[in-house]
Amino acid sequence: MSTSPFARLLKTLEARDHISPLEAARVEALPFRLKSYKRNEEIIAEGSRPTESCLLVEGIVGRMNYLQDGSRQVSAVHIPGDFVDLHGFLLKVMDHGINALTPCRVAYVAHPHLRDLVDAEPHLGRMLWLLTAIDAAVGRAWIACMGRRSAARHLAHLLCELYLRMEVVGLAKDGIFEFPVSQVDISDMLGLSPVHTNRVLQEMRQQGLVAWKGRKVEIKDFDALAEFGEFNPLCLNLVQEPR
Amino acid sequence: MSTSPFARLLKTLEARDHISPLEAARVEALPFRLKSYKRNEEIIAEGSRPTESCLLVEGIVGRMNYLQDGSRQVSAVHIPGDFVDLHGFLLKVMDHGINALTPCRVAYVAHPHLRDLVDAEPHLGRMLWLLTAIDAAVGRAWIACMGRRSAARHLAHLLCELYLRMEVVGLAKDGIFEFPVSQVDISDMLGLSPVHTNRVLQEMRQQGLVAWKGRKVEIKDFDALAEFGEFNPLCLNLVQEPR
DNA sequence: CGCTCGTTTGAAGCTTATCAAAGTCAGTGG
DNA sequence: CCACTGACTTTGATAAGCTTCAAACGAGCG
Repeated sequence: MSTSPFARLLKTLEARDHISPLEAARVEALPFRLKSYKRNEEIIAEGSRPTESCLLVEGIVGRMNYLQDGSRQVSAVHIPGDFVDLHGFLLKVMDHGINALTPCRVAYVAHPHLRDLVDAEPHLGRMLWLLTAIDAAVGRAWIACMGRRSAARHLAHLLCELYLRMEVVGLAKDGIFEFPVSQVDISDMLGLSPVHTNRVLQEMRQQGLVAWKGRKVEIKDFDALAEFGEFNPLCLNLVQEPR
Repeated sequence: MSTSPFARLLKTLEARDHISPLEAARVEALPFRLKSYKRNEEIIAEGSRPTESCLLVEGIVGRMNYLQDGSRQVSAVHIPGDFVDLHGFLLKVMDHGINALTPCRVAYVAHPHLRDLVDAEPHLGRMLWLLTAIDAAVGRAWIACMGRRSAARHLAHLLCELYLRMEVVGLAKDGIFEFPVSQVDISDMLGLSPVHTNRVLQEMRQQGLVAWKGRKVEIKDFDALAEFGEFNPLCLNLVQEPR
């Protein structure tokens, strides 16, 4: 079992295209520094200009959009293996924050090293570009959920998405994955009030669509949940193809 | 006045970083084929595997997510100069459709030519990557609007975003731009019912935040509208920086 | 044991959806 | 030139989904 901070990133890449041993070695050779965060700690601040991109090694993080009335919206969720702030070296200034939703471990890679990597290995460059494109595709699926689906279907969709992503990096199996975030955090992902989120969740538990007790989410019948949430796995691009 | 289909794309790029004459020439030299579409015509179908990426030359297009109940959600709006389906050569299969919201002209560029371009000109490659990253950033802003803002603020935000983007490519000036889409289309962008969209629009007209009659949107006081919609121009990355 | 954080419950109110129909306007054919 | 057509906007009435406020409950922890 590899303990490299890049192990899960490589799994994420390999789920979309073959990665040669040389390419994998190039990734593994990236210099990095590790850092840990407590739950609810800010990892990258809105308005900052990062000089490193952060790769999530352990834990769950969210992209946080803060509003003037004090409320907030999570605009993306990231899991281990996600290059959370990969595009930071293109976008320069953060228009949102990155927060630890659970205790986290993060590997920082300086932008110049990323730049060198994509220059030296064009295929890896395209694969990293692909990762940002997939993030965007997931975002569009979220928009469809927020605009046109009921709260329950939206939640179902989110759980299906997370399950498949977790499975790719070895963090989900047999319909079960750890997702130790509070219902308040969920409500900020769905754009709902905590009270309504709680009620929707109870209803889905009653209907047997999910069992969610404490840290663990259990999906008894993935197909049923996907059907209910109209989840289309296409947006995750989980097919090995030459890219 | 250039009539090249790439003229507005170059403006879009130059708003974010300096583009050398050589780079511009490389873009202008891309082989393409032009095609026109009528309003509401489908440009790229959900589930298809495009072998070309489409650059919007004229008109307005939307990314369409269709739901099982027959409703639909627009997950992104594109204006002339946008490389609508740039990431198509990475994502392979469309998980959503692209529709003409007004009569359109589109330039198709075959993926191999794009591939050659980004291989030969790494800086241009990064700039195209940047464009897809900006699309994603705009998508995240939409998510924040849908989740946590009122319908009126959401609409204000959308109009501010469109105004600035149009301005960059020379299609907006003095607070005015053409946006000849129906209120039904707007409601599919905002995730609202047409009836509610109409009422919100009337209210905003009454308050003097926008004058929208027929094809033309007029923003009398951009700062006031941006303040009301909590619009943060940061997500558009409209700053020339080395990328 | 009491404290703190998170979940759950209840009740009232507001935003937005839905259904149905009328009004408006540009374009078309008689 | 006028009536007709079809697409879009506007209005009204009612209902549903979700929010808000407030408080109780429960589990883990010092």
